[in-house]
Amino acid sequence: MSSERVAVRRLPEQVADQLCEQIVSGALPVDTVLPTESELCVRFGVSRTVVREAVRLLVSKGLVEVRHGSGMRVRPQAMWDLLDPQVLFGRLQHERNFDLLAEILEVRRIIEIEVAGLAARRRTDEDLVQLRALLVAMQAALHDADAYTALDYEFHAVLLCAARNRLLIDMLQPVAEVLRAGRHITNRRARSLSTSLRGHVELCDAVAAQDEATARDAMRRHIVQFEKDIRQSIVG
Amino acid sequence: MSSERVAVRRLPEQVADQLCEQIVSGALPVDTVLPTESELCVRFGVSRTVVREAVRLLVSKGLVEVRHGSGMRVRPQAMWDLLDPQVLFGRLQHERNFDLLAEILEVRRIIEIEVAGLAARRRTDEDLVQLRALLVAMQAALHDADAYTALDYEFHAVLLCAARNRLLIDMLQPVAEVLRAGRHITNRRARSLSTSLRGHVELCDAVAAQDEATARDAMRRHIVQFEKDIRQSIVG
DNA sequence: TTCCCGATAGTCGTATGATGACTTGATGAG
DNA sequence: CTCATCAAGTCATCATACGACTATCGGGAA
Repeated sequence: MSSERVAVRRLPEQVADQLCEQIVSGALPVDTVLPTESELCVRFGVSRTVVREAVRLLVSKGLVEVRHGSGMRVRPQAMWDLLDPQVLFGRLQHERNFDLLAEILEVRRIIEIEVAGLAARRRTDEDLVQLRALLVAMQAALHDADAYTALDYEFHAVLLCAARNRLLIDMLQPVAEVLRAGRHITNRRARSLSTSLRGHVELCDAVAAQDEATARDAMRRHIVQFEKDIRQSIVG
Repeated sequence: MSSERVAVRRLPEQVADQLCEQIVSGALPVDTVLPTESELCVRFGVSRTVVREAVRLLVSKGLVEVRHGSGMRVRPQAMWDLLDPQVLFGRLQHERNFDLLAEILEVRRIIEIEVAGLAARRRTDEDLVQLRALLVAMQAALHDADAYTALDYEFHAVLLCAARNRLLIDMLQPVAEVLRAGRHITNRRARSLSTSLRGHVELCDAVAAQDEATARDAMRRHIVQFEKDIRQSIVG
């Protein structure tokens, strides 16, 4: 038999991944009627149980619509759940969609600036300890873009927690996941690394001083810089 | 035969609803091992197919964790997907959780203020026509709290669209759904209706003038008033 | 012709039983 | 006491069957 790697990832998820990819990439255009369940069974070599669970996953992402008696069809893009990381990342990748990138950056700006303010107001001493430890680590990782990027990501995660609002965390998560890849790109350039670190220090100081306005301002500058970097990275 | 209304809502959803309710309400505490699939089958009088799909729904909400060979257990609350309306609404209802309400209001405040600014910047003439039409309808519905509430909701929806950011729409949606119920409560009091209408008019004027700062300010005042109302409604 | 209605085939929804894979806890040897 | 092995319990997947719903097509009536 084939020594196929069968599975931490369950079959329905694998099938859903492939279908999701095909839909988001446009291989299955909007309004396309999907093959019937039985046909998908033979195409993917799985049982109907698996196909059905896969389809449910697609439905939960808003990608397809299932109608009893009729069939399954690809829903218009406006219905897709942009908060699903796979959908978001896929759309960003396949369409040359700079508008979407702009939207992502905008959301990030809106929320994270407020997060900085809230964190400044609500941070505990423990939060501060964590942030400062991360700054030290970042300082030490100035020569290692990947390590720095990981720490950078964690810095923002800690800050998000310090804002003490679970909803904000959940909302920002998919966006953050996408931006992580972006940070990976911009941080590759050593110059922006030290600039970035300086921004984080300012931010941390403001949070330490519980100065909301300054914290928000620091975050705003930090984000503007990031957006400039990422736009440059993409264009150039 | 019984004229039981059997069915737009599929069986898996019905079962998931009940289990979700039990989990969120605390009837099935965190870390509880759920009954086995077979047992749930007899308990709900459905097949394993249905039970399995129901469980998948719960998994997608982050409520339960399924481990192959072991069993299914209720995950800690921190893992629950607060962006799922059912979970959000349920938690709000069952725990006497004023912190969560505060978080919801906070998120709404953060996002919708920005939305007002963006809408002022990006609104089209068509957006404006819709908003003004809604204002007229609201004026006419000042005596009908329910009708007014529906129009109120739509006003904010149109404004959200005018901000031209799909991600923002998706993010705010679950929160908005919850707040809709809240608006239903606060708007029952005639006094707050005319106050509310005045706020909407100011907001609409600022958007019409494409005055971002004023739009944000108007939205802020509107929201603060709403929060005051809802807190009063709950306490008193 | 046009419209309505019933038949029919196609598709999804649900039920059922069987088999494989994984986990856990007990058993027994060292 | 430790550790390997085994057995029972549970989820994962498969295969098949039947019920419910929809859309389409064709025939009959206005």
